[in-house]
Amino acid sequence: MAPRDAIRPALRDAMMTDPCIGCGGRLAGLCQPLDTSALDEISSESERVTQSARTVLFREGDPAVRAFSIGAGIVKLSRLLSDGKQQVVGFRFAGDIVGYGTGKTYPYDAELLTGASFCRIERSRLDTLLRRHPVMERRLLDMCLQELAATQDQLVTVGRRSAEARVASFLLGLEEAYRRRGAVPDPLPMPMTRSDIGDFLGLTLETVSRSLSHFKKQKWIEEPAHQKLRLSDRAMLTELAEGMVQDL
Amino acid sequence: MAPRDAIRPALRDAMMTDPCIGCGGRLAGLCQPLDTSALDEISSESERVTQSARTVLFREGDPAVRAFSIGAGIVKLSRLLSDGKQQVVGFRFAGDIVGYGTGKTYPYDAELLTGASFCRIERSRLDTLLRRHPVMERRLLDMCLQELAATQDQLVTVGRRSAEARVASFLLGLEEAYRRRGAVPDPLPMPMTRSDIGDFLGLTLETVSRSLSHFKKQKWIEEPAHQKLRLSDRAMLTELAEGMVQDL
DNA sequence: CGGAGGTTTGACGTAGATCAATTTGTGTGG
DNA sequence: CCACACAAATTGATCTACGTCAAACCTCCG
Repeated sequence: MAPRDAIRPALRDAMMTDPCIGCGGRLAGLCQPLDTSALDEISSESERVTQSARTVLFREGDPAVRAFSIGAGIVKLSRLLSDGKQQVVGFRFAGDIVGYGTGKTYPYDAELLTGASFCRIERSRLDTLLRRHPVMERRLLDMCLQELAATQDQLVTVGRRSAEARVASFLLGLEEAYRRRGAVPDPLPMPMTRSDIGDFLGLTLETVSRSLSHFKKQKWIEEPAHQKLRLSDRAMLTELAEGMVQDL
Repeated sequence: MAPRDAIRPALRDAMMTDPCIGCGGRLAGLCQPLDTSALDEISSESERVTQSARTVLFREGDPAVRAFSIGAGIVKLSRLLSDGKQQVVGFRFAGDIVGYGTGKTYPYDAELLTGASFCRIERSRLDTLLRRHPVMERRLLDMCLQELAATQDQLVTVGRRSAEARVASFLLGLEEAYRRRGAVPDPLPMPMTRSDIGDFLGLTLETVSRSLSHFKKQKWIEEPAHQKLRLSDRAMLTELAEGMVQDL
């Protein structure tokens, strides 16, 4: 399955970094409930970074010294099994926090699927901030609880649904992810490969491809361009995802 | 799959409830880091309850008005799909919190697998307590992060491993759960049915049964009594779980 | 324009689901 | 206390959804 990409030439890309100021810069999702003095404090503690697609933020097992708050872009979180198979544990979008946990090391790889900008902050500094601003900690707790619920959903999908139901569920979930952070772009950008999707859903890339082909043939979806997607028959996809119908 | 048990006669069992006083009574896991004055406050806010096996704490969709802190016993968390299949989202043990989340309603059923005692507290009161005691909130965040990591693990197991690997992984995980809260009882109590296990692992009860039979035949485990389990060859089970070996 | 990584499609094999029959264990009522 | 009824577990015989292997085909980028 999707072999660990051997240090791709992506590093050629510029990596910009500067102090984390202004709007989107300030640990986006986390800081919503904060007042301006606190925001200033945070700006000085974190730095804003922009990196290009395919960059690896960190690898499973690396010492978890910093956390990332996504300003824009999509991040893939995945774990590698000893037999080379990969499980994608989730995708993260603007507003999400990546790399903050209890363990001493990161429990998964984090890789950019698109160019992305985000805030980077030392774990220890973030912990201090959290101690100083309980509202912020509260917000983090809520985000964590939501993430937990989403992961449990995913468990249901992977554990009990048919291949096509999983794919339909993924498509709807992708749209939902965009919806939750504002407007849904019309052709939905879908930067993940079939292999990424398969590894997320517990399927092979071939099965994902077959399902998508089938959906296209039935006009339930369109792919107006590469990595662009339009859900033409949401109702049908929903029924499929729920397992109310096997095919037709 | 495991049909929703139609209001079983389990309600005959006595349900004892009295103010939540003393040691284990006080929202066990959550309150570890608290001082005694805070503990007193909490005792008055929550009540201690003991109930028998098979009792349902709440159902998916019920308004999430209270949370539960397990003092002793095992709780099964599961979601029911529209087609009648069930996915067990996790098992919870002494020290865990059940039923606290962001949603207005519970996202899963919670059912006792054993007789259990726990503390019950109104969600709104718990929220107040958390606001008043940041250490407590911090503790809850940590518990939530751990739970998230565990659920992601489970996703890997269900998504990418063979049937026997999943079962082996479950057995080791069960033991680990006991280990984390103190001593591991020698014959491990395993109150869940094959169906529960299957629904947890994304397998049928038959497949679980076959795997366990195979393990017994190979002397990797023993069942000295019904619902009692001994892991005789942990090393082998570990290799199996990791997928380093398919059979032998 | 060439080459690599991604995608599609087909033919075939298999792990695990499904269906079914039997055994074992357990709470209930006479 | 025993026997009955019912739930859980085991085991076997099939069936099938999806994985595996393989061969084109696209599409982007250098």
